[in-house]
Amino acid sequence: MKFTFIPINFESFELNNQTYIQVYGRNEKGKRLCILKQFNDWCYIIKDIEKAKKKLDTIKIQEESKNFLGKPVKALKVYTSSSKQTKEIAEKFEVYENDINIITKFLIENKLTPLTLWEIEGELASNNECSNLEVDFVIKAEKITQSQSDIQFHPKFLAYDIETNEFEIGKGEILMISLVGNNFKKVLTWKKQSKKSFVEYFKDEAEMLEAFVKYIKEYSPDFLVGYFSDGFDLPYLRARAEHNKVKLSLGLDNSAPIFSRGRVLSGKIKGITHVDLFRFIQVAYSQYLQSETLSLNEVANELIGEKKNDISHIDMNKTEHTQKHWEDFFEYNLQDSVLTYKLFEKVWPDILEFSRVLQEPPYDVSRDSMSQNVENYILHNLHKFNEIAKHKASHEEISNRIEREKYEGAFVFQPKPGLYNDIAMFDFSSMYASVIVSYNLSLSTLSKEKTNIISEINNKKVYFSKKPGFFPELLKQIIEKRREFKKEYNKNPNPILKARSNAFKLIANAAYGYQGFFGARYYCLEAAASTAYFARENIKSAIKKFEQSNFQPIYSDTDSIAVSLDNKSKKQALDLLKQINEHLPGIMELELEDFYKRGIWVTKRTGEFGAKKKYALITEDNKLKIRGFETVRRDWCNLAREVQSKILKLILTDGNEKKALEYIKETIKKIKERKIELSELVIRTQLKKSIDEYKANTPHIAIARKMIAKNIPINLGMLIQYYIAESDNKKALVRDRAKMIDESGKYDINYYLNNQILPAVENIFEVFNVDINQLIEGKKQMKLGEF
DNA sequence: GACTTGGAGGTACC
DNA sequence: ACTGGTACCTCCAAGTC
Repeated sequence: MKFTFIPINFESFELNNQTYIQVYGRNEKGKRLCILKQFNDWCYIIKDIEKAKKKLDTIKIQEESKNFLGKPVKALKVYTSSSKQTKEIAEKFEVYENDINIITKFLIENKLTPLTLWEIEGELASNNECSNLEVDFVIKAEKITQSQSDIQFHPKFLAYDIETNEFEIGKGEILMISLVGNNFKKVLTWKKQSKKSFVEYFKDEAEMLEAFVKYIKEYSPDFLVGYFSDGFDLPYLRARAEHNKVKLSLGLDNSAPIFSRGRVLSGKIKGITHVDLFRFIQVAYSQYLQSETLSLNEVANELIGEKKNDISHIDMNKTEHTQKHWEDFFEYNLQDSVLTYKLFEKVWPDILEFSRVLQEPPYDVSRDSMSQNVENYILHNLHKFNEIAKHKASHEEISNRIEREKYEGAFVFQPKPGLYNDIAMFDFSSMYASVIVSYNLSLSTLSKEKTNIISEINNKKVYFSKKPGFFPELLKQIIEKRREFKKEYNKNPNPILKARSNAFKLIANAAYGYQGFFGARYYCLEAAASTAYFARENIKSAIKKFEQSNFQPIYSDTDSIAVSLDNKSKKQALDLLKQINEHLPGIMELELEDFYKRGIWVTKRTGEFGAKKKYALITEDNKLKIRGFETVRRDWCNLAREVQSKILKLILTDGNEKKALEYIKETIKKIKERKIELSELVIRTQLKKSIDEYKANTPHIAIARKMIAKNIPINLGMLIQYYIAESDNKKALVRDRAKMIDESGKYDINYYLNNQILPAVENIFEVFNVDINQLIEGKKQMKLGEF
């Protein structure tokens, strides 16, 4: 019989020394299928293959002509019936590709891509063979092939969120659980009855947990989606289920979630893809988000324009709540799932396309790091080059790589402080990726012989062969595909094409970091260092060309160049750009980023030189682009950030400092008169490691300690909030004056003037030879008075 | 005791 | 441990005069 379906979820298991792959998915009619396929694992041997041939006892061995790191090798492909058998062979021989995930291998071997249509030949399993699986059909597959046709796929997904009375897993109880799907909204609780139709009341926590399982089974989602659910919701549910002796049988075989330990926990449910949206957003989105934290509230606000409900009026520590409080709490809990649901809808095209482009299951794609994504892309495409995959690095190799010296990175131009008019900004498109491709930089092309691709690392020459290596070739294809899909998207804008082009772009951008990453299979320090080297050479030579044509360079960082147009036309600049491009090597390309009406560069706070990585620009239609300034730094108080951004805007709009000066005078007055709201003065600093690992005793550590003393939960990665208050002790350090935001106190006028406002604006006014210090009757004068 | 210096720490740029 | 290097800036503590 023949079947077609969309594969979503993958499992492997071993039975009687045979590996089986289980693929869960849906057919066009929405029926849920489980495909069962026997799978023979494999590994390669390339050393002493004749000897190995004699000693090996396995199901199938074949001799193959392969490549390893670009060089031809005779290899034995050794098929085994199970991963266990592969492991036994790996103990006796030096083998390759035994360290690739079994599901990845299954997909590679059969040239299959998740979340695309598959064609299956096989038989329906009888009832007693699959009575424990909650799917419509189980199919024992003989043959699986990738279908040539494409169908629209809309998965069923369900968002969930829990509320507890203790943050620490296992300590408290789950008060309520919300579930949101398509036309489906529920809050389950055992705490309080409610008149709200979506709230369902149970007599205790155990019954609520049972109902949670029941509702998920009834809804039958392909994806169960949470936000921070790998680290919180799912483990908490497991802990409470255990405590209440309830079986959390969420899996389609009624198994409980399984947690795998990596850097962080990952929660896996058999047959259903559990997605922790936080993790995907962290990897694929955070770089492009404005949000200062990746909290559900901020991310949802930025991506879908909706916020969490505000329940700050409820005192969580109070044991008795009014009915109104509970009702608000239910709404709040529901809203979190609503946001998660909508966020998944928004992000789904990206997960889908990541999965298709990387050819990895959505469960993995939603959790893998960018370096893992690059590596998966390589592994799935190595067959195009007939390559055997290199080993993962051993612990020893990794520690050696970590200890190695750093190499020289990007070139940053030393700007001359000042206000500039009429600026053209150029940048190299995907610079590092295009350097890798154009100069053929990779592990397999690193050459011991002298060639004419020569870079320099610490005064030592390094050579790369001219014969295209698989890594640069793959990257070239990635860049080409990116361009192709971007073009297609511009012709026919839709979220899928956008996501596809974006997926290729992200992989291309991570390729350079991958070769310099100590955990990479294809780690190559020389390639990474040479990429930076050739990038420096090219940007410096481009800067020189602008200079020679009388375009004064203002600034440059890594892959961008800002020049002053002076009296020259935009056309002249674009003509020069064209000329520069004609002489660039390979696929390298310099593009116009934009023209700007004005821009400002300032000095460093110490020294008279221009500060790098700090500038502000304004476009012809008055849009600001602010880089590096305190305005964009979350560890400065809002007041300083807002004042600075306002001042930059006034100066860049008008071209002079007059209005800005008025504005700063007003602000200083307000601070002195204590007219500033405390919320504007709060400083937020992240706790980057556990509290006792800190050597330095900084304000945010002092506050974190204070919080611990007051039993306020602290966790890694959280933002510690505080303000600086006045103190009687004139010599008190900043950390001694730091107070939690709900601690009573008067804000320290001098601190906010001298340590927040002044540093944020001083250098900007310095460009106009205005000394802002004179406006502030600062510490110095006060101290003179004391003597 | 005032001032300088360097490390720790955090966050941004690309 | 889960891409890379470059850069700015604050706060604190130790050292210098």
